[in-house]
Amino acid sequence: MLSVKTKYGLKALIFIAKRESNTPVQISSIAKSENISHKYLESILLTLRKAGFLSSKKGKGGGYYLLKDPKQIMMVDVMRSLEGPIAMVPCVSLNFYEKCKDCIDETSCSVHRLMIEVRDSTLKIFNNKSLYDLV
Amino acid sequence: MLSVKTKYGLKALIFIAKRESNTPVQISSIAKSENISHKYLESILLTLRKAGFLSSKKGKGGGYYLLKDPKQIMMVDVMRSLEGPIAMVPCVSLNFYEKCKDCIDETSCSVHRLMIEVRDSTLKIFNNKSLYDLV
DNA sequence: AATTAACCTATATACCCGATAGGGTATTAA
DNA sequence: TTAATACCCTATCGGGTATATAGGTTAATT
Repeated sequence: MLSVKTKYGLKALIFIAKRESNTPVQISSIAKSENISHKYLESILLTLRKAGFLSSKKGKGGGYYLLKDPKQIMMVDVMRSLEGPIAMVPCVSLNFYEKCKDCIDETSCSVHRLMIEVRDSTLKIFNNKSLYDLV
Repeated sequence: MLSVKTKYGLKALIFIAKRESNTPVQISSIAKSENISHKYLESILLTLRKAGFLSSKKGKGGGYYLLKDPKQIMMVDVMRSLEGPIAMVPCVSLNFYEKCKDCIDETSCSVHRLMIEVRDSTLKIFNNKSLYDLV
């Protein structure tokens, strides 16, 4: 299941990308338009800024703006910073790998193999989908 | 993320299906071999029985056994009974649909469209994968 | 009748997510 | 220089959910 955090983050990115010019957008403006708690959105945008998708400007007339071209912002990267692993189990995650406690041999685990298949098919989508494609 | 419950359930099904004959397998036998808490596994197998994948036999020599041919047990059904929705968001779920609170128009929601794509690619795998394929 | 093993209900425990509080700091406009 | 604006950061809370356990009940076998 997609966390609310990720959903909000995606909506915020889309909202920012949809604007004609890349002028700063205030948090409150996004929060209002997308029905998101202001404070919670604040922390999400912070994550996106630290991940390098957004930058911000303080003071009057400040806000958040895209740091890269929407065509360069790939879903796979956004998902990983907001949601974490793409994979359904840590033992098949490329970026967040973790060994199963209960599993002795990964290569002989049927669940493992099945989840690799699912991971790859999902990756295929996220790898080829940019923010531009969503807007 | 796949819940531990689903993972255990899948492992149990695979364990049962791997046997030559379809004689009853005791919970403790599965629990021991797969490193799963006996009591927790008990409740999972109960779910699988109620879902129609397994049947059980009480008393000495009792246990759980497959009710259908492994080729007839599709992953999509197993996943839905153990994990619930296949989709990443309720608003694109076929069997567990729920409207978004924050979303006014589904058809114009970019997240919605993206998640439909992911759902379909995952469904494609689970629809065509049987327990037999895993074993 | 005794034993075995599934069945059922209830409860404990731990963890995580979404949300909020409350202040700090940088920038801008006047 | 001052006030207003808006981002920045840490801490914490409340509620829900997932995992796990406990203890007794029922049914089948020997």
